[in-house]
Amino acid sequence: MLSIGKLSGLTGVKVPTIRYYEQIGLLPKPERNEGGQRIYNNTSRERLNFIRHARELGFPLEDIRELLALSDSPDQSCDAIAKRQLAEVEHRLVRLNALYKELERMVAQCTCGTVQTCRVIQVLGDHGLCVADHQKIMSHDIDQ
Amino acid sequence: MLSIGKLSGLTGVKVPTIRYYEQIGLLPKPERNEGGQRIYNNTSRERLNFIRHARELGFPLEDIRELLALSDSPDQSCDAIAKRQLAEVEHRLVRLNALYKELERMVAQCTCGTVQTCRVIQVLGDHGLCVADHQKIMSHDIDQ
DNA sequence: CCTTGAACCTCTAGTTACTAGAGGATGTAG
DNA sequence: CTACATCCTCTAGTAACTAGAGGTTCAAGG
Repeated sequence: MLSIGKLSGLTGVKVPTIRYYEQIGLLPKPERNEGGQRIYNNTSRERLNFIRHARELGFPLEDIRELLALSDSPDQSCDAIAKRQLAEVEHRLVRLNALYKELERMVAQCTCGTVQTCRVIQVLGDHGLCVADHQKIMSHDIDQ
Repeated sequence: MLSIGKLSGLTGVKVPTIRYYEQIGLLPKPERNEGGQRIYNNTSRERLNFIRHARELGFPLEDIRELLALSDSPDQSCDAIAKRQLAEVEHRLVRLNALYKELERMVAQCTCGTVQTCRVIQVLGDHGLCVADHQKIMSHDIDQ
């Protein structure tokens, strides 16, 4: 019922991206018409919508693949991923706010056209704003 | 004073990534010792810390390059850059806040722990939860 | 019915921001 | 002075697209 272009328009996912998702097996291979063009239905649309939303929330494709698999056979816990993402987003919000305030201050200060003191680096470089010990996340891999 | 490995350990940025940042000109070329190995100081460390935090906030390297330039020459006329970055950061904050709320709702609805009653897929697939009109963002580019 | 142009097809290559590995030189601890 | 960790350069691989070439199919107007 839906051409790839229509599907793209309805979901906001670009045409080449849809084909890419098919290629990597995130979307099932759709049927084709006489001329070999892809035809989609509402199921594909829902699935693609889900993928788009999840991507916007910062889920990597592998997590999405996992969630889709889970929804296909729902017997496992799956909110752990969402919780992890929630913590991550919260973490980002804190630091983005700090940078925002510093930029705001700079803009307010430099109406004359120059910036006297720029503390952008300090604001983000400051270890006090590190939420957690990054050693735990970015661990132990020195070189190779 | 600092070997690349020490710098890596202190900042949480992997050794090959540090070399990569140098290669693309985000970090200045450091001095070398007799044997040709890189030696760093605390300035490099601050700069690298800044880069790491900004990257974690999702800034592309080109924006970071601009922010670094801003802090390098605070006497230049650069409020235009600061203002543009401010707008960018503001936009990010708005979006991130929206995503945060959506995730929060997801997690709240998903305390059961199993997909049977977990609505992650539905919540994300639901069109009613679109943050904004995606047509405006993901616009008009059908194919090429 | 025929043309024309938009939308489709496959395939390859480019992008960003890394990451991994080969193959070899250097630095340091016992 | 010998191991062996860490360093060096270089090339190639990864994720998640994006762009382009070169060609086919569909649908609207004449």
